[in-house]
Amino acid sequence: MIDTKALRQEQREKSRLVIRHDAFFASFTPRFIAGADVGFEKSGTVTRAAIAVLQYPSLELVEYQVARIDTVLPYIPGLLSFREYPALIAAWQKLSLRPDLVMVDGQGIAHPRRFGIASHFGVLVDVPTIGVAKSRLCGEHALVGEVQGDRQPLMDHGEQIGVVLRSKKRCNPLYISLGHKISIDSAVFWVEQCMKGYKLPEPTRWADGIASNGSFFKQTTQKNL
DNA sequence: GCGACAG
DNA sequence: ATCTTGTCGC
Repeated sequence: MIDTKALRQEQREKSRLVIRHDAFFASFTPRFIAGADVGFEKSGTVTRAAIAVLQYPSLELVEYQVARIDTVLPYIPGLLSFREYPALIAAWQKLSLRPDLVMVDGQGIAHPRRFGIASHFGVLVDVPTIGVAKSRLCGEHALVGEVQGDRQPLMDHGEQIGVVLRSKKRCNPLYISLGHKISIDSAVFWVEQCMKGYKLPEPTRWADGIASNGSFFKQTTQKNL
């Protein structure tokens, strides 16, 4: 049986290690920004993680790695990170480059115990991370405007835990939250700097394509690798 | 007790 | 997350 009680307690303890301010980007520009995503195969028995590294500001793909491992845990709301971080770590260790910033598919501190996958991964590998989720896990927010760029703070018990951003017109908004070693304002800023007219920022879009769509490569004109 | 619930 | 092409709407 899964000791969910212990896992939640571990999240509460490790969440104290999350650094909620800019630790590296206050005064300079990142050179490599990565996107990370996780998918499943074989009826969910195999977990596949993909990390795509883009050069900034060109936003061109310079490297990507994929790792597959046996699935270690089923999906349990609030405990997603324990299910996905092992594969992410495996893909991370395959990289020859060291990204300056990583955008992770999922929540950062916009989590019941302020320790979503983006924060968990960021703390484990000690790298600045941003949580870029496609839906809400917790918190409340006012309706977001329809115009691209419109946003609303994501609040939980009087505390701002993220920003709900309309990254593209007629698309559901993105839930942005700080993962580790970055402020919420910088997190949103960098996500917007990586936008190219799609719902998802380029790093996440590439990781998504690599982790899920095999047709993503064929249809996307790109050099390298 | 009931509803919500990242991927 | 995953099963999956074409199709409706702006």
